[in-house]
Amino acid sequence: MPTIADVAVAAGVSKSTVSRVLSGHFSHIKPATREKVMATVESMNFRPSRVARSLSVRKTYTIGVLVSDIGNPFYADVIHGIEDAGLSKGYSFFLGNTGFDPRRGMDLVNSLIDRRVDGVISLFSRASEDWMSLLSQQGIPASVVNWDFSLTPGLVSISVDFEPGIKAAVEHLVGLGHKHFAHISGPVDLFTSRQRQAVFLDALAACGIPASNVAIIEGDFSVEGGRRAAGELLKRRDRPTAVFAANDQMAIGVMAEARSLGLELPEDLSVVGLDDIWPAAQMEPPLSTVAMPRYEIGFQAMERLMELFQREDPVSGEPLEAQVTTRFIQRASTAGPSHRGTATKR
Amino acid sequence: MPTIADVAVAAGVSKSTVSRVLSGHFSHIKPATREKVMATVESMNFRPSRVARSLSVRKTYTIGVLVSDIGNPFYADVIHGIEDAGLSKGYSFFLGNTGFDPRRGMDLVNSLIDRRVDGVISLFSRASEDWMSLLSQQGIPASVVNWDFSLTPGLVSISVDFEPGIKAAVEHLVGLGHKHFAHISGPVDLFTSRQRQAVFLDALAACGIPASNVAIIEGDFSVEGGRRAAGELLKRRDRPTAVFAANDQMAIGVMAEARSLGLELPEDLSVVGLDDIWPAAQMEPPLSTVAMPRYEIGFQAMERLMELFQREDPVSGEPLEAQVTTRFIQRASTAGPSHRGTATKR
DNA sequence: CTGTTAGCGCTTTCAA
DNA sequence: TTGAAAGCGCTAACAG
Repeated sequence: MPTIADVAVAAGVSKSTVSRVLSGHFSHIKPATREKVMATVESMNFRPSRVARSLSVRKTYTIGVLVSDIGNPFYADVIHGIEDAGLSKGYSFFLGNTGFDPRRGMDLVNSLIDRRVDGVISLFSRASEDWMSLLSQQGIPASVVNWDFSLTPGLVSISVDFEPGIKAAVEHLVGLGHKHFAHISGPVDLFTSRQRQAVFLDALAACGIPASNVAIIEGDFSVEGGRRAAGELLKRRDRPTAVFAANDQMAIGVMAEARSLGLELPEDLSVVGLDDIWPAAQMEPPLSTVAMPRYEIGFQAMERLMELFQREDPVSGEPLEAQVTTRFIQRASTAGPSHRGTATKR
Repeated sequence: MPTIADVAVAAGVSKSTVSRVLSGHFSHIKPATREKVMATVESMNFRPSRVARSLSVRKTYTIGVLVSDIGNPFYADVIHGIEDAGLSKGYSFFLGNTGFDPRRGMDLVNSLIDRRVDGVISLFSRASEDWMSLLSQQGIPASVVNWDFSLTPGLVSISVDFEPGIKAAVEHLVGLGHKHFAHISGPVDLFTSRQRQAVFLDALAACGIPASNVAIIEGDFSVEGGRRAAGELLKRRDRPTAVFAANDQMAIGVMAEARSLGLELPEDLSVVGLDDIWPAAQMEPPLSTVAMPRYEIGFQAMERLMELFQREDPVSGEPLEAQVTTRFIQRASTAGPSHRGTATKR
């Protein structure tokens, strides 16, 4: 593999000159030599090493992207947003699957530090505060989504406003005549789980439904978890007629479990999810859900992060914030409670 | 951020010594100094720069992973396999979404080259031969899955044996009494699409079903594509009673379209997919499908690639090959053709 | 407009 | 058992 030196001799100029035309600093380069250099670069099929360049300029143009489970299609759209914002600026992305495992996350964070990524984007991955402090300690900015810890400098925080979407969902359900609700939350140690639950309860209260009318059970954001939670929920004497799951995967699990318990959907049970991942629309009945602006989240996370890079000292100064919102998408998994569905099992 | 030199002076030794203990070459280091160095490394919270190291040893321990669309949960499992094989060996992964766009793929490949990845894993992404030749030209080994081009040196090829899974699916369908089949293929310019189709047709032929009894239509591996294809297919006078889609996403699209056309599933139409992505099991009815060993594919791809790295000259010598197989998973989207379903629209 | 020179942070002979 | 020194491939003053 040729180096810049090879190109230099081949073109009969110095390394610096080659470097200059390569990095677009040809403000003061004689067109003729510029052409000559470019020609030999072409002919030698030369591609400058970004690792050498990284070492020299102390910037790698790489970003670490941490997700809990890339199998959740939610992340796919977020990643598209990230790529669209960063690829054209020359960034590449390291993907890390934490698998909800703090230890694995720690290892990943360390490897990202070793690789001197310019920044990291952490997406709802149960980011222990440890990771973040490790990063800021090493002077690496990060972009986090729905984060509850104190916003330290060098952080960009994207917050999701769940209110509009969840409120609309609740009003829809209440308007349909539902009175007995249930919520399957995400892991309670995740801030975003507590947040979703609180907004749901508030919206319900605003509609005159007391918290005593809503059963709450903790899930884990997985289909299986939703299924288990539903199993527990639907066996109760006072079975709810509507359930709101903290994400679509759990909602999908709820539908499966309800069906295997012999319930008709949506007559016997209305279910709404959150995320609007693509499988939601393909369920039978199609799942009503609170849509997240997935692409936007990714795009913003990356954009703001790059904005941070512009600052003289990225890891100090005000943290950057951005807000995105949600909306309810009504599909067919919600309907009025049937006479048979109110309080007894069929 | 401290450098190895800082550590050296702090520990009162030379850079070389620090380097040696850091890289585990303490075969000939006095235990005392070793301890001392490790202690100061700890206390300074020093993490050696992998980019500097990469430049020095001419190996980056990074792999580029190219997928067509990370939104397909299929890739998630493959990526888990890749990570499990490579993470512990110190590799990190650059993710690239080609989005089925050859031009974008080309850009990604070039950026991977610039970053001097040690290898790339290309997963069914409509890898134009161009990419591969570019890579091999630059001396970068690659791992490809279901590749039809001549196996050039420096390549590891994972081939999927579709025969067992598809054959079982076909026998199941034929056993159920189906006579009119349809196939929704992937993009025909993809080798794997042609392969799946051929195996399907062969299996059918082996069961005495002539190709004239099977309608074939080209899809694009997306839900929407499956839907469109089904729309066309199901309007025909001679409507098939069973359709085999080349992947689960298209099969899911088929189910949706069939339903919106007023057909009952599986009574009026049996559908089987391929991949066994998680949403398949959550459909109503649950989708029968030909399962791919997704995790295994990723694991093998990475393992073999590392095996290639061991060779004196990775980009020459015999290409490495590995084979994985498929199996049929019967769920509820397949049933015998009903009297009403044979040849007329309801 | 272009070349010289000194790094960037680590590894690795070669000597001692 | 350890240190000195020369790179790895590129960039960036500083001269000229």
